[in-house]
Amino acid sequence: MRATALLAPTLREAPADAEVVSHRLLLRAGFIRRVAAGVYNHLPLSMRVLKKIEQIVREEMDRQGGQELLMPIIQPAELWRESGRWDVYGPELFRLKDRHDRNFALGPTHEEIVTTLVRGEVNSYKQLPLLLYQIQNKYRDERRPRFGLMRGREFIMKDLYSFDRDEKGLQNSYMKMHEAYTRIFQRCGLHFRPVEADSGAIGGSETHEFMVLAESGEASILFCGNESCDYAANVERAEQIHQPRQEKEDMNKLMPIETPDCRTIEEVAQFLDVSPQRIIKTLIYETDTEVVAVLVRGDRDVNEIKLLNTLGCLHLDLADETTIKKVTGATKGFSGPVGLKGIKIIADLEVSSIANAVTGANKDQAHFLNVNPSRDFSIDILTDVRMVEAGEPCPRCGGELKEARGIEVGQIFKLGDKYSKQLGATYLDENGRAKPLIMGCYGIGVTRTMAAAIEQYNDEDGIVWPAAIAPFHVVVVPINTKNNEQMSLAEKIYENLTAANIEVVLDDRPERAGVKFKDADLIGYPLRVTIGSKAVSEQMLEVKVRRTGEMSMVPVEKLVPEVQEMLKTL
RNA sequence: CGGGAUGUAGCGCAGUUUGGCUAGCGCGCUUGCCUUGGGAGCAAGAGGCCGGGGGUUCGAAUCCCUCCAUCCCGACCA
Repeated sequence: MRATALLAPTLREAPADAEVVSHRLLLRAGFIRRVAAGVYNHLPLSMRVLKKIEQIVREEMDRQGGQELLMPIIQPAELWRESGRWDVYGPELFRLKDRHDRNFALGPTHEEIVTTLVRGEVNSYKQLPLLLYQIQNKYRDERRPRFGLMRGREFIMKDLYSFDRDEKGLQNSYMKMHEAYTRIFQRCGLHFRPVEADSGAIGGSETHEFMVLAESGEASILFCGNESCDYAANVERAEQIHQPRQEKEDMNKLMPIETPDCRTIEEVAQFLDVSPQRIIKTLIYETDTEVVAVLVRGDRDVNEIKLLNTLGCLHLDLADETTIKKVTGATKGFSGPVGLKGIKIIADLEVSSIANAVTGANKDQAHFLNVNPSRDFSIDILTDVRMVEAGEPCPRCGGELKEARGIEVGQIFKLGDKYSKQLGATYLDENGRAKPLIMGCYGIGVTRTMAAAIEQYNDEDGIVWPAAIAPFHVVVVPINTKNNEQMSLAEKIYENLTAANIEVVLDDRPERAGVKFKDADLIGYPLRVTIGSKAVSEQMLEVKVRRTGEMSMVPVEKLVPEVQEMLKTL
């Protein structure tokens, strides 16, 4: 490819509305252009990277026995009604009507379509297991698209669905995908980590997310610092180990106390001179169906995902002032479990072992001292509902948990029979009995993986692509395009590299060297071959490694093997 | 969806407070000369419904109303 023919419009300055580094660099380096919020044009450089990622994904899916197909983006509402998700999915589902006023959705995922397909075509256990996948545009009307490709409304995703006869088969398919994902992200040259995750609204038992580690990641993950332990989990999911208190403390007499204007844990702790660990924080939550009180230790935060799962509801919100007043009788900041009537009390495990605690008194400007669980109030549900923090013990081995940030680029789910039952997708076993197919689903965000790679690999000059997913391997830069000797040498090298199946850009633009160097760094070609006057006179080429800045001099005739060698390490 | 902000040339911005004459600057773009190892220099150009609509006014990029778009924080997120 010649740079004069390549549509790669680089920008010296990034558009002001680009915030995260991958977004800025994708715009500046001429990979993408915005069309609408969360919707982008992918220019040739971007397209090449996406194709490379897709190809790696494809090869690894095929290796595990996956079969590629293509399912529609436009899906009839009937299918979504049948699965029940037309109503449940909410405003995130892009909806449209055709000229006959029939409802359709733009697919955010394809469980309905694929399950229906298999329902019609698969009847026997002899046809199982079946692994079907596609690489397709997906649509989610995000409330707040942001961060460029990281959270778009239109994006490319690989989704595979597994169909097995039983849990054992599903486990097998799940392990296959776990392995495939590990290989995929390794081959992409990314630092990543599979973590235990919450299965969310999609349901199902077991699920892992594959996180590319990057400071800018939206997800917070905890992992065991112990070398031999591979526990890692999304904070949403990370379990606590509850260690009940060793020493017994005598229970003192319950005592009300005036606490003027002490509404936050901090204010109460300071005013009463007690540590936040001795305070029981009481939060009033509202679900679709009820109002509940949630108790955690003063220095802890409620994990709303765990709470959601505990309550088995779909939505959850902190109650507003009016509701708080109604259920507790006091304003916000003075809620407590003592004497609280009519609503369910859910307490975190730790709460049960706080003795002589401080809580709100359900009366304005007042708290209680010496509150003791079970003596002074009863707990309806005692379970793990709090956020686990770095520094706490690992639930597997007791080692110390460490924290990192990650970008979720893939997730694998065990779905079980959730969709097959709902949609009536069954097979006949050896005894001629109809059984629901046992399903799993497995996604990889292709566009997001590209953005994540940039988040992980960039410097002040631009993108630093891992060679496996770089849009091109090498850029050949003649310093002076008017110098015929330099140009013909550059042409020759361009041809030699191309003939060896190396992807090359010849920067034949009549620009000054500085401009071409800046663009080369910005676009992130793993290798740069510079051709100046010395290259011509001495037949020695300067090869620069983008990642390290390292330069080496290579004789013209050895360039191809040398480049091939270097690419293997990048 | 709640809070905040911004919309002026392809990109980055000034001008808006205090209405005024031909709407500016840098980068980029076009042509020519010159230059050629880290975003050179000189010269000449092209490029604007000042986000849309409505209003106030002799006069609106500037004031008022309204709609739209975009970004940030939060909530949300198979």
